[in-house]
Amino acid sequence: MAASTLTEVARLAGVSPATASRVLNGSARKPGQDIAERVRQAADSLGYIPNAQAQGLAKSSSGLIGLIVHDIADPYFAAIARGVQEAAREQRKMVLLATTGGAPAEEKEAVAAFAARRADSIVIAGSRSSREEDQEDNAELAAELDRYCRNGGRVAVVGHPVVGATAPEGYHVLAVPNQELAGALASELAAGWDGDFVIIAGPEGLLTSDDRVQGFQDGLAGAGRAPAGILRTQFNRAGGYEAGLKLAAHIKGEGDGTRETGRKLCIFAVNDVMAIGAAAALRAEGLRIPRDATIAGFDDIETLRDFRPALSTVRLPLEEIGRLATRATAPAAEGHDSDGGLPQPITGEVTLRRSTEAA
Amino acid sequence: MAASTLTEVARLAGVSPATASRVLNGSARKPGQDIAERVRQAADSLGYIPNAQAQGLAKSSSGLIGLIVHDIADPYFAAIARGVQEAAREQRKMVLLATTGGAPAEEKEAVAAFAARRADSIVIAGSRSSREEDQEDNAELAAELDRYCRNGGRVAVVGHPVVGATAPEGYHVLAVPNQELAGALASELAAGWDGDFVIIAGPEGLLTSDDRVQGFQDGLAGAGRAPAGILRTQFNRAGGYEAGLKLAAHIKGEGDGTRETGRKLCIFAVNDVMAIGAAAALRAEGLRIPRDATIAGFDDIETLRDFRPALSTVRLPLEEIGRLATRATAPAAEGHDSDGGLPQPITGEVTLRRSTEAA
DNA sequence: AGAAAGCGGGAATGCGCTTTCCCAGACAGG
DNA sequence: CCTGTCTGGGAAAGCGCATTCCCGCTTTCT
Repeated sequence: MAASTLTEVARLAGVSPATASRVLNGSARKPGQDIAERVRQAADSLGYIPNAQAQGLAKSSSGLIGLIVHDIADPYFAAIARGVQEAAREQRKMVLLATTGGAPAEEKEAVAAFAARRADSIVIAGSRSSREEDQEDNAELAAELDRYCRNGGRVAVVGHPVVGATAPEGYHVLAVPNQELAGALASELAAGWDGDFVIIAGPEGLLTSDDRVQGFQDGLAGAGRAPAGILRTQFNRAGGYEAGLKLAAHIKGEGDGTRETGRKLCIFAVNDVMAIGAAAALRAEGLRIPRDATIAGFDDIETLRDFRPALSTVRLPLEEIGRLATRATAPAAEGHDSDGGLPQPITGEVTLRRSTEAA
Repeated sequence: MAASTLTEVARLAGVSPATASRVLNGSARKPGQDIAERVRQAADSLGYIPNAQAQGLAKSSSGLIGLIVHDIADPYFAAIARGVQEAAREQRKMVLLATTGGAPAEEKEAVAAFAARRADSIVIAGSRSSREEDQEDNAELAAELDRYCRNGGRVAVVGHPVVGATAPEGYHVLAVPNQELAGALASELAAGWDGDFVIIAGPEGLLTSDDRVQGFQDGLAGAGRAPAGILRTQFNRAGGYEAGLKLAAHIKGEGDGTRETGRKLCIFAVNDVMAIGAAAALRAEGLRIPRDATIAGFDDIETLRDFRPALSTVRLPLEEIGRLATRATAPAAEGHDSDGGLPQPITGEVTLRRSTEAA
């Protein structure tokens, strides 16, 4: 037994499909009371559920919002996803999820898939890459996005614009002040620490990571401090752990034979998850935080707030970011300003906690 | 400029739409080499993207998998979602996300929305409720699911079957041995602790919580121990924290004037997030784990593994659960056994760590 | 060599719904 | 009383694609 159709409902109610459509699925023209009632009864006596595909085809709009993340299980993206979901609900739309692991090629495919489904808008939450080897894929991604926009789609990307995307109508970038905040973190840290700094960064070319590194170095420079050493690794817990191991060796003075004794370090991991990984490694090596090393992260992931020692970090309104990005793609939101179009201002907050309290 | 259509491609290639369709979107009949090539060239010179809505309408199948969770930012659901996402990719489908906060009424709406979009299958990850006030909504949910299945939809629910859902074709339940595992945890805990036990549970009627509570009590009984006291609260970190506060008072002997001195406790929180909340509360009250109280959770949430003291818990293969549930809805997976249909066996593992090492 | 079978391609129909366009009747004004 | 303007309902034309027929052609078997 197939689902019942509008036509069946119409027949049962003794009206034309046109009329049935008008009463059941909001139209400008409102049929008379009596008729409306008859149709409505027929509809739910049949358990009628409109076929969204057909509706979409006819109206050419689907009520879908595409969301692109690296990994939905990463708490950073999960938090953003929650915001997106909320905003989607406000707009009475559903969200289509795509996880890409951050590969521009996969992101391009996701955009194409969203376009195929005629998603009304697309939110790209993943961080951009400017690496040499991603150049080509990025260009294709940009082209795909352009095409999508030109066909009336709206897209919002959080963080950086997609490399090479020329911005036609409906292309929004939600800037996240990674650099400024990292700078602010650095200066606050510098105020309470006069030893060396070291940064655990993601792979070069990962824009989010690069920004935070750059901002941190700037902040250090502003405080009259020497630039921090940089350890590049994966942008996840495993990377943080690995880097932590190396740093532990360094701190314990095993790093190179030249030093007799290790040196304390203030570590800045470009995101919380990496910071936690690094902290775990240090602990595994018998070092204590903040006694032997202090450490700070970035994002203020909710699930990690109970971590001990409490992690210094930069609070980012992740959920809000998801919400704003999604709202930016809502047709109504266009009202602001067609030109200029000042982007919503995202702000974060340096949050110093126990992990960076020098003993 | 609207997206180009199959007809346009066909015209450019000088063939009929039928032929173009056959070469571009996998069909049984394969047109000749030369023609195929011409069509393909025309297609990407036009940047043709098939309209999935139209395809869906024509084939009546959408390539969509609906996923229902309580909250995508909850690491438990995020982990499952990752598994679902993976399996979806295997099946070359996309996942539609719906978050419901656990309310049966919302879940019903989500199912209806998925049905409207003609989702090929639905995975329900949220825990079921058997509360009095949800009775009615549950019935409606069940009705909605039934209808969906009868129209050829396939659904998988993890944990418990939806209350009152009669199982027609295509209704799968992925059983999670919450009770057994909680029992196993209890007996292992009982082996190393001879004091009192207390359970921090979710609201009554939350089946997942109830199962774990029941299992734990059974395990205790099996070990010849008195049943644990039960503290009901919200099924999240806040609830855990609140309960933790109460327990702290109890342990410190402030609970009631009758006791001179507090008593140590072995706490079982029905999920990791609650356990972390409780632990945070105890610490805030100046108590130490495992010195003043030991504590165990359930789920073995990945992000929480670096928590100190390391949390004893029961490892659940969350990602695998998502994967299996999704695969269970794949048409091919029906092959197993139409009758009986032995459900995939999910297994967990009691994982004792530092948080329950009695001093 | 003639007929039957096979094969590659096109015309046409329909999936379920929205939306324009049209039409009959109601009503008001001249 | 006739004409002009509304108003509410129906007929029909797509939306973009898959698919069933159907047709003319080349093969293969007797």
